[in-house]
Amino acid sequence: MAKSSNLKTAALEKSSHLEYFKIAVSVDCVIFGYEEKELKVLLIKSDLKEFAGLYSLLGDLVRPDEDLDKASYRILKERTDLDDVFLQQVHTFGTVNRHPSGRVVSTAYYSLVNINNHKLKINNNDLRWHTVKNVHKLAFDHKEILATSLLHLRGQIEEHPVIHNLLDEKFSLRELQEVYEAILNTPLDRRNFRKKITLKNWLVDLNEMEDNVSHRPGKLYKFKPKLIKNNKLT
Amino acid sequence: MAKSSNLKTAALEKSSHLEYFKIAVSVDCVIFGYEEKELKVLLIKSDLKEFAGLYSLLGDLVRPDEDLDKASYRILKERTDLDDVFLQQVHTFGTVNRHPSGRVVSTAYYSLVNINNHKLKINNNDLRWHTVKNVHKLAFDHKEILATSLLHLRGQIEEHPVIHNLLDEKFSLRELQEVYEAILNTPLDRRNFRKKITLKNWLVDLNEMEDNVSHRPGKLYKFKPKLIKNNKLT
DNA sequence: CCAAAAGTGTTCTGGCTACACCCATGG
DNA sequence: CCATGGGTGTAGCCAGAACACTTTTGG
Repeated sequence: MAKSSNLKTAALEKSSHLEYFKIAVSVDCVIFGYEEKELKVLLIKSDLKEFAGLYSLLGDLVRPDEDLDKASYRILKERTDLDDVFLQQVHTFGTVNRHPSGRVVSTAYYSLVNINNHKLKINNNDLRWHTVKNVHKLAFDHKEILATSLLHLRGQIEEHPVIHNLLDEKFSLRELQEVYEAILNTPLDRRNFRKKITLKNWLVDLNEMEDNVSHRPGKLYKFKPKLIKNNKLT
Repeated sequence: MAKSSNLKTAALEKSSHLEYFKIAVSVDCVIFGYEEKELKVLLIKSDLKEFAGLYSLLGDLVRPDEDLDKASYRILKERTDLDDVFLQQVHTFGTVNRHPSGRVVSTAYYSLVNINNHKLKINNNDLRWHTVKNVHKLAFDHKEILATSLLHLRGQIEEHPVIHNLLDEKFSLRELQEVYEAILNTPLDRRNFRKKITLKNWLVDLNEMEDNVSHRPGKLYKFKPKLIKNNKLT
């Protein structure tokens, strides 16, 4: 048994630290999409005077009774109306002066969504998709958060089939390759790409062909169903 | 120019969110060391009644005027009296009920220190080194934090020379291999290990020999000086 | 001479890269 | 018949894994 002489209860400990509850906790979501052979990111025009004219990531303060992970789902749901979406924590940014409103520690999450599945809520000019390559200046430290998240994403697509979140259910190998090229920002050799993908054993051949293409149609594939379950852990 | 009609100043925004400043932000440090062919972690006996008898990681609340990263350095410095130590953020843990004292979001950092360099401050039984393999139950969610950090560490030692932080300046290849084996918790082939390390080109041959060993002495090496600078980024 | 660890090279396998030709379809 | 992309295989290189013998030192 531990000596209990100087043990304190949790309630006691809390009261002695009240002065520390002066830091706000927020979540910023780096929501990636794919469209027209470009990797996109969903940005919103900042509503702070300090950053007038600049875009920022989608973020919000975490509620006192809300898990950190849940907060990121809430933000995503509010903005894209998508449930059951891929989301993963990237890094936490906590320098003192990163937010002009006061001390805010923010945890970044990145997400991959299929742009076609939720054109609904995005019809104004303040919230729209931006080509990642062309994003140069963002509010707060959001450029750094975006860069960190992109590196994270590049690492993940080599090892995990997360990329399915960006695509429709059925796709050709060319389409898949184009998504990889957009994310990695580099061209890939077709034969080597196909070999590598085959080796990973992520895909099912649907025995269907592309349609509506003005050239020889390619075969269609989908990701194995067991891989696109449990988005949260993939 | 953006329409400024519904822009608000940062100060204004802050006042409208005061009710959110109810989450405490803390840092937990997973301080790894190496001794007697074992990977160790520095743990302290919890001072909460709820966790009487259990050990926990070293952590503290982040001060309102203190960068998150700085907070982790402060904790490390307070406990080990070491400056200029390797520290890296791992993950942020933010479920609502992870701390019995109230809502605490905690960012985990891991650190690698040379146990021989600071025997000073660690002489009581409440703060001591534990063999990682034998750690089974910790206070809070610290077991999970430890596990996540260990995975992170295992990934890093393959790509970055961070392992030098665990060793004395001069060491033999056998000693180095033993540290890798302790971290990976698996035996390695001597010849392959030496080839791989040579290929990484991290080491300088000191043209010195081991001493005080009762067998054929090995050559001594050190890490290239430029690699052991800027600990914070290695 | 014994115990303990140092030091060293080859073979096999698998993944990664570079690279070129014929085929199917639509227009 | 032309344009567009589909589909396919080989050779070279490199990294990783398995594996055994001789050498040096202390005791």
